[in-house]
Amino acid sequence: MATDSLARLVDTGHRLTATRRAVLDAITRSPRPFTIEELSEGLPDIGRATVFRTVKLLHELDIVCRLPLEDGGVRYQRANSGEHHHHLICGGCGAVAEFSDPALDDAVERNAAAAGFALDAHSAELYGRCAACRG
Amino acid sequence: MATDSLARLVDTGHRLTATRRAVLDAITRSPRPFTIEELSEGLPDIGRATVFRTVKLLHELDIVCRLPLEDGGVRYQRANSGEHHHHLICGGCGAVAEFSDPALDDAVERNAAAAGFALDAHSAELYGRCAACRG
DNA sequence: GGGGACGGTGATACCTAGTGTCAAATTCGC
DNA sequence: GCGAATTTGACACTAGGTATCACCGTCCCC
Repeated sequence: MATDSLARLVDTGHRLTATRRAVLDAITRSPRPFTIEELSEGLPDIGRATVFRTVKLLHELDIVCRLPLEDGGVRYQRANSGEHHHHLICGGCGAVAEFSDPALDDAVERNAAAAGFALDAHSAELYGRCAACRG
Repeated sequence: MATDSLARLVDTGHRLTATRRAVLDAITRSPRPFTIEELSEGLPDIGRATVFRTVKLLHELDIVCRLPLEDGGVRYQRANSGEHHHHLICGGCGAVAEFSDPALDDAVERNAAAAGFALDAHSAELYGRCAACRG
């Protein structure tokens, strides 16, 4: 899986550096969604700007996904699938579940068409409490 | 409509000040979604922090809505309806259309239930080109 | 295996969006 | 008009992210 991501880097014309491996490793090891600051703390030998750049690059390659939180903050997470998906974000423990649903995407496309919009992209985030946090 | 918003302010226990009227006026006059910086430029006698505070308050009262843009930026817009809705955001001219769709909300709720989540809120933003910009 | 071109890196300064503090000003109920 | 409570403005500060630029490492070609 990490190998896969490294291949995707190279395939898209980027270089495979020790720094990028280290960042990707740290991301892969992270048990939960992380902020750049947290990631950067775990990689003291790598410059903050480089961590930002690397995460941005991995985001463009759909290797990590960006999670806009309810309070306006942002966290990142390794994408489980490289596919289009949406997020369920738990406000209790911060856990994130991915899901995809053709019915939801259909509704999105229908509304765009009804308004005369040519759709480029869309995002949908669901905020709540996961089963474990509901107690 | 502005009267309505002023009433909503008072009803929720806030004071009706000249500053708040001025900010709400400027928002109502804005023909398109605005940033706080733009709004603040148009209100040189009002402190930047106050503009932030006021917009935040109006957002909490559902008088303005927050538009997360595709590039990570944020703009604000006067809410046309006080109801739950989603946005279609044009990447060409920046125009924003509101829509609501029970089918979309159903899909959201179904997915939350399937994952065992108790849903608090959700957001959905659609990015594309409006009819006028497709030319 | 030894250059060299070029992409990647780190340090640093900077930027945008937004918040905390606190004294002074304003509002509103009486 | 008076006083309590809220709001305001100035300012300093924070978080998240980007621009710059000299230096370094990778990869390709010989």
